Amino acid sequence: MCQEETVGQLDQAVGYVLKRAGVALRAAMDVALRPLELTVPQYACLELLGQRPGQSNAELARGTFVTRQSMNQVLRGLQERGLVSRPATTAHGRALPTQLTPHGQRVLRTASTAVGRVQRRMLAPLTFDEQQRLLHDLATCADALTDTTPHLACAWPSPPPSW
Amino acid sequence: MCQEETVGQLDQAVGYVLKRAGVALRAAMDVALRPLELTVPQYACLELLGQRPGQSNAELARGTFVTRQSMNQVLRGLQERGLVSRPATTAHGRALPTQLTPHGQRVLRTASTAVGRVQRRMLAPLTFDEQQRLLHDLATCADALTDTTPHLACAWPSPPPSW
DNA sequence: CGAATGTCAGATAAACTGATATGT
DNA sequence: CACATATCAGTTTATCTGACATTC
Repeated sequence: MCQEETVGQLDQAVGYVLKRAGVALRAAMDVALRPLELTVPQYACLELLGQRPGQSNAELARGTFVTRQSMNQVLRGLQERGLVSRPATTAHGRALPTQLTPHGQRVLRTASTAVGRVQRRMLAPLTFDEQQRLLHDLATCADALTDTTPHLACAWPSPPPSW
Repeated sequence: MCQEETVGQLDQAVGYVLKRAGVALRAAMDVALRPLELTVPQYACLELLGQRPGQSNAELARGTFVTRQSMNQVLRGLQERGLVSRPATTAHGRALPTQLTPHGQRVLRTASTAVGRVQRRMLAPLTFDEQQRLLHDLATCADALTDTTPHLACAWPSPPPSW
């Protein structure tokens, strides 16, 4: 009723439900990735590289909604473990294109399977159509907020092309 | 096709979309709450207390999906600023029922309005029915994961009664 | 120059685990 | 005793901001 004034009942609040779902997914992913000694941000980076090889640190940062500095740390960790490689220098520009190493590709495949299981478990109660609708509507909401929050609108200048 | 093996395209991954929506909402809430000098966890605690006054630290922790220790810090901050109050002792048991102070109630009203604006902005592209469906399906997914992740199933023994 | 990038350094926020004490 | 609670202390993780050099 007085939706104009407050957020209403908690279980009707987007924030509450989003937080709940996020925490549950994050925890389940932690469990699934622990055997591989991968953190969720590390996995996200590998996944991104698997789908779009050769991305620079800055591009990866935008793709996972964190700062360059944060992604830099993630990359350093992955590089030390030999999961990704980057040229020390480049002929043109400053961007250093990152690649999965063969070992990185193997780890990614395992991780991706494990995470896939988690995601399917999460979506299991919904029909395929309901799943599609959920993902679509969620993306729409994210867009709506991003477009109407000034400081966010310019935070990710060029949203990753094909997404 | 090989959905049995990987998570598929990123923009079709629950995790990706959830992260994206979560980051966008969190950032927008930060902006909305900054004038009130409230963090998101602090706001969440106030909101919970507004709807279910007298909850103990442990209950609030369960209600916001964090540990007692984390909630304890939040409560200490809110208490120092005079937004909530708790008896120093109790006649029976250890649980200290927390209450919003009059000032806390005023701050919560303002915060709730600001956050409500953010949430409505986020949901604006969807019809009312679509919003309801989104919230419902999201909750269903969270339940599915929580039920099937052993360590999570027991993390929140008694899910907050009415939710 | 301005803009994007990479990276170093330090700071912070928000969560965690572990341990201890109290109360039923 | 088992169990839930409160709370102290230390730690970790994932962020962030600031600064500076490099390259177009």
